[in-house]
Amino acid sequence: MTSMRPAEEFRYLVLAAQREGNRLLGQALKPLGVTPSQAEVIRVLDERRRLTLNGLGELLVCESGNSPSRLVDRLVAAGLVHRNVSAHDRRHVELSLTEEGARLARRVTEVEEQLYLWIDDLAGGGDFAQVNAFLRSFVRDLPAGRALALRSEDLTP
Amino acid sequence: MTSMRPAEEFRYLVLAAQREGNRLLGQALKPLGVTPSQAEVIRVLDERRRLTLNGLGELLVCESGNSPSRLVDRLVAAGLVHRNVSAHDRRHVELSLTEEGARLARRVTEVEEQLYLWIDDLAGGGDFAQVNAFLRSFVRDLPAGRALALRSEDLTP
DNA sequence: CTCCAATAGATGACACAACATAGATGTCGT
DNA sequence: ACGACATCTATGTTGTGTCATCTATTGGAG
Repeated sequence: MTSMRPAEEFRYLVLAAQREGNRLLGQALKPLGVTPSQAEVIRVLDERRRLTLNGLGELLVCESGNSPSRLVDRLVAAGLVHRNVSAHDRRHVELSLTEEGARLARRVTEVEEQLYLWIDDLAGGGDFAQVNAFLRSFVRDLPAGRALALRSEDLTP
Repeated sequence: MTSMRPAEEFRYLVLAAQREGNRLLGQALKPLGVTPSQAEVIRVLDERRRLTLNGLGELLVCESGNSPSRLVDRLVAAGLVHRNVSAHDRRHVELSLTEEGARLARRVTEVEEQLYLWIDDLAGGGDFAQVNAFLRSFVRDLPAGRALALRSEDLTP
């Protein structure tokens, strides 16, 4: 017998799904030595070859509001990302993957593929279209939603 | 033009919705001086009058896997929660709200009510039933999902 | 009764996540 | 050229969130 109103259950279901999904992804990524947030940076940098710190921040769903400088710090320290001050505008920092970072990006992609297969499996025949549309309406006008919208756009317009 | 597969978009939508929802709730709770996680503890303790630390942990969607001792620490320090070692089993810690904690619980409920009205509004006429069922299938067998299931149960069986 | 595995909780370590602020650098109006 | 202003990044602070480990305590097998 449930005593929760739908909106409340929805709120906690989103929280629970995010927590558990992140936990599982974190464990799957552990052998690669990166966290889920770090993996997101690596994947974004693998798609767009070069980005400023700010440009990266606009594409990250994690750290949507903040500048991801400390997140990138650890990737630079791990030898996965190059960080160079821009020659044109010395306020900008240009980021790109190192060789090792690019190699790791491929392994991250494989781990993500397993995650997506698991999600597809749990979804059964269920329809993502309606659920995704519902969720999209919540984040459309918020930073993380805009980041996701930018990510979804085709890279070769 | 979207180039993301549905499972991937779903993953990021859940992340984005959780982040932004938590951010908004955090801002709404700021005048009360508590964080979203702390508010969840206060609400749970307000419903079940007494709980051990472990019993509380089983009901929290945040901190689903861990013992919430440090989370409770701050509430004790803030004078919102009583913490007593159980007489029967000195391994157990019994928790309950202080007067001030109970007073705050009512204000937290009001803030949550605003959040749920906002969620209902964004949902439009949309149907929570299908979305919640979809999300429930993801967390059913995981700690956070079980916590939520316990929370949803009627308190007077 | 005694040892031993199980349980409850505390704590250390590390990495976010959100907010605030500071400092360096570029831009633009005048 | 100069100064107000905006932009980009770095950093300080607080509070999670996760994993691992440690201690105290209890209940049960023998």
